[in-house]
Amino acid sequence: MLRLSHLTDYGVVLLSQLAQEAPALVTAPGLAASTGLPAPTVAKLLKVLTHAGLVSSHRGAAGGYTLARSPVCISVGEVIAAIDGPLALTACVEGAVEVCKVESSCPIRGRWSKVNAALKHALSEISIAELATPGSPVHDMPAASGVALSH
Amino acid sequence: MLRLSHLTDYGVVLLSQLAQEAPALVTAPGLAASTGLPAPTVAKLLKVLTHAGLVSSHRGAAGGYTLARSPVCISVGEVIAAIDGPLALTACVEGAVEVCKVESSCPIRGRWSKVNAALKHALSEISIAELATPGSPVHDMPAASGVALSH
DNA sequence: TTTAATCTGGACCGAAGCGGTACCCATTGG
DNA sequence: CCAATGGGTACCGCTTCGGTCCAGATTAAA
Repeated sequence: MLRLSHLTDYGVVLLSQLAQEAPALVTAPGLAASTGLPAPTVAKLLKVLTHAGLVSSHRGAAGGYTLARSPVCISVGEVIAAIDGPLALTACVEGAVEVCKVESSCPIRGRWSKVNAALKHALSEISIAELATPGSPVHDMPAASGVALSH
Repeated sequence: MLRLSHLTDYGVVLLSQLAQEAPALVTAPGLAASTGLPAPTVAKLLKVLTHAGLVSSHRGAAGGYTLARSPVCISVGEVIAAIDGPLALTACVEGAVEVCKVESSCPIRGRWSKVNAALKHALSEISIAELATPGSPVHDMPAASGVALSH
């Protein structure tokens, strides 16, 4: 349903939590406790986020995790790309190495990239800080009429 | 990977094809032939699109399908919503009837809706007509630096 | 009136991706 | 030297999705 995976959702939650506890060093079990997420999953996610350069890890006995940069400089798009993989709506847009069987007759060919670019732009303009700051408007935008539909 | 389902992709292709053949009445097998997509799938999709009010159906011997409105008035977001379901990135945003176990400790609570709204807006501004018009720039936007990453 | 073409609705099945878990190794401070 | 912590990998079950098929309803044409 054009929904991101649970993992990505959790990833953003973790980063937000790290942002709130910054600049403290937090352990994986600690984060699991403060967010309420299952510990093994948290550990797995932190590895991925470390690999993507979004959090810094400190190994050893008194180790833990910290944000790699200011939360203002981490966009939601980056997190999605780090966990869910590169943001590509259709197979046509990404590496494009794979052949599209119906490419010759496809009436829109490479034009998905326009949609893709719009999405990337929208996601790159929202930072983790905006999602994490407490005290900001919490209410959902009222039904945000525009695209929402039945089903 | 934040990728939409094949069905949705096909749906946009079908609408684009219908737009190009407008205002002719096209049969389901006809569309399957002109797009190169499997016939049963095309039939299934057309039912859904009809239900969503995006295409008009004419039953009977000389029946077929047509676009319900001008392709300029059909946004990509609508198509996605019709096929993939309502556009909601996380479970927190939609009906919200279901309970989020970690809601109390979740550091971002209802704030996903901001991202959601941004996406909806971006998708509602691109029409089928823009994807279907032949002769427009076909080349992918050059790597659209911004969010794209490894993986 | 008969016939054939077409849409309508629902059920079904196989495959693939994802979420979750467990295990063992590397590193480092006490 | 030891214990605590991160790092990496492999595995398994489940849900969801893509694709197919069939029987019924509708309508233009012969």
